[in-house]
Amino acid sequence: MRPTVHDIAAAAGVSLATVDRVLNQRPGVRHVTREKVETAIRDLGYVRDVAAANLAKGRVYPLTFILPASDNSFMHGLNAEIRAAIARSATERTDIRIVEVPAFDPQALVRELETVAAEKPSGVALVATDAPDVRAAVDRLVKDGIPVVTLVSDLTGSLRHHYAGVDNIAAGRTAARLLGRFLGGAKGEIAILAGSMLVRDHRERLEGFAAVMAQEFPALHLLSVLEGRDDPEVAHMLIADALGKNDGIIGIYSLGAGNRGLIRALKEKAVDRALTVIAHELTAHTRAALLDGTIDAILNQDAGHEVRSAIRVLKAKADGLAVIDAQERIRLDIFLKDNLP
Amino acid sequence: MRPTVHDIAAAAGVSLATVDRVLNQRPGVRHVTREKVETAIRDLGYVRDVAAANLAKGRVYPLTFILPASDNSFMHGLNAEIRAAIARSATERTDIRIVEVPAFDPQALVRELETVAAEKPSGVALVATDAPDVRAAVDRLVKDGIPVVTLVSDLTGSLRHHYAGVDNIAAGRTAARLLGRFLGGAKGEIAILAGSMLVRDHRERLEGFAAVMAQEFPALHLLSVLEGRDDPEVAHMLIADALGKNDGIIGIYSLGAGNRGLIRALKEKAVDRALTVIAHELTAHTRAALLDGTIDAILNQDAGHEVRSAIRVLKAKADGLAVIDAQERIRLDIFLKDNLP
DNA sequence: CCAAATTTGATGTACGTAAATCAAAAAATG
DNA sequence: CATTTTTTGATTTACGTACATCAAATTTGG
Repeated sequence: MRPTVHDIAAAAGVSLATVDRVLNQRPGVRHVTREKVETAIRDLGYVRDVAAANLAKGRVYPLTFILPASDNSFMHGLNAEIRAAIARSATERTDIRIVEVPAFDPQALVRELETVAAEKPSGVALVATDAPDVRAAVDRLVKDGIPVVTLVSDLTGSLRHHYAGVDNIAAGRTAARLLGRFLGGAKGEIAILAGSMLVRDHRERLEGFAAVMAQEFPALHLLSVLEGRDDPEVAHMLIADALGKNDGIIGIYSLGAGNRGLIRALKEKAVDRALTVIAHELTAHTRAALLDGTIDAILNQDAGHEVRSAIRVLKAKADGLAVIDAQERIRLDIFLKDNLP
Repeated sequence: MRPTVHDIAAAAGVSLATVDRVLNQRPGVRHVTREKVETAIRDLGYVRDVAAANLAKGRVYPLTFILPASDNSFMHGLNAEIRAAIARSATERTDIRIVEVPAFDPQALVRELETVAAEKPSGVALVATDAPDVRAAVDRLVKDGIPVVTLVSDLTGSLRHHYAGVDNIAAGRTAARLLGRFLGGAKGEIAILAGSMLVRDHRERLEGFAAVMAQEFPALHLLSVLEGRDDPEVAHMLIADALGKNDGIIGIYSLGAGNRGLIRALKEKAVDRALTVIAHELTAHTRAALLDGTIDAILNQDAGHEVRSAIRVLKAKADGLAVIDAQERIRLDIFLKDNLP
């Protein structure tokens, strides 16, 4: 049987009240006594029964998710997953709030972080915009004792406790190898469609992609990046234009959102061309395009996993508990037409 | 605030004791009264606080995992993940036992199932051998009210509550497309190494593989399946032999375990040949082979995820609770050398 | 050494549920 | 209608922890 507070009290030769004071870091315990108790805790391998503790405390975990107000399928999906988690609040003892801030606007994000911090939630998850001010604001939250996880896009160099998202450099590298291998030894040009080089995840994907391409597939030449602003119309225009004036293009890597436009352009301009196409994010549009052969592979991050992982990690950090690392690693999903969920 | 048993009692106009009798299906409640209580439960949307209930009951979940005694890395990994779960028993209220049975031996598995059933555990997870007797034995457990999940290899047509493993037909199809695309339009022969055609997961992988190959890559000809019994020595012998006497082989699909032997054969016999190789299961050996280029892609199922999922599902079923389907879907991981964890 | 401050102990209540006991009420039976 | 049987209510204890209160013991300061 696992030890309880009573066992600790007995082992340390103190009363239950004193054990309680130590466990919940309440004042009024002499240093030596505190040490006796802590020794007993270690010796017996005591771990607090979180379920019982939460019951006694009537604890709920107020969590805040800060998302960019972007109108694309991926963000909608992320939002939906958070709402699904909200629906489970009762059984998971969470009280989740979603706040939206203008996209790509570090100052707005910083202001929101300050507001959220004032409410002292049990944890904060945010889709980080990569800027020094944001990093500083996150660090302030962490120093105030508020667990923080970044979601989808990381904030390296900050003190955030955890990143719930894929390794975007690895994603770019993987895209490059798939494209290179699918093209056999062919020689030609590769078009790259991104959302914006201002967001870290897109920059990292490109970085990984370019690295593997340069090193392993020298016969393939990368054209300069087309920035589609994650907007289907812009993407359509850019891709249609590129295909129109360059018939050396044999492959396309779409590393951002707005794939609806890309797909439309392909159907209009490339029916008779053998193009190999790799895109990111599984949506209704990309799924259909994968099935009909317009797209050859889709790289995806599972928003549901990211949200559930973020919640698990925030709760664990709030309780000072360990997490199962392997469980919280967000994988890069690779979908061909055969393994769609 | 979510409703408690007290609220139910008040709403139904009965006492706490009666609510308790209904909730825990104890006898001594008239039909009409039971209905009143059940109506109140539905109306208020009551859900039992599992944490509090488990605390009161001092509940632990005795779970039994039945595994084949196979000496290969995948099974060792699976075993390790179960032991990791055992280490978390205290906090997860589980009491997990592992029993091993001879591999590919339906009768031994049936006998073990009977023995396990007699112990009335809260749940049973098994790597199923696909045989009518096994199916019948599993169905008996289910009818006795014991939750059962199949692990890694399914038992379709049985009453098992859940399958914690990948879709093996999809895995085979994916392998075929990857291999076909990687080989460009080349013409040649494909060797297939399986463990045994007696296990469903291997049969299904082969089925999916052969289907896509036939339909989409007619230039590639499949050789007849080599059964390596998931044994590295046997696998080595078979592959070395095949490569020795057939130099039309340009690709290999290894859909079972025992890849250590395959890799050794490749390094001995195929240094000068351009073979494209796809294998299953990420282990220390296959990982190294992927990195050094001996293997081109690895399809993997995450044993840790499977074990954790099986445990979550068994606990939920034991409590009659719902599971988050998306969370329990085991994905097929595709690893290239760039996205290794 | 005494008073004040600090530390510790003892005890009780609470969280939401399970389970048991005994009494009371209601229903079924003859 | 009386008796038996079934159903229901009321109450208590327990699970492991949190938290509050008050008293008692110990330490500290002057």
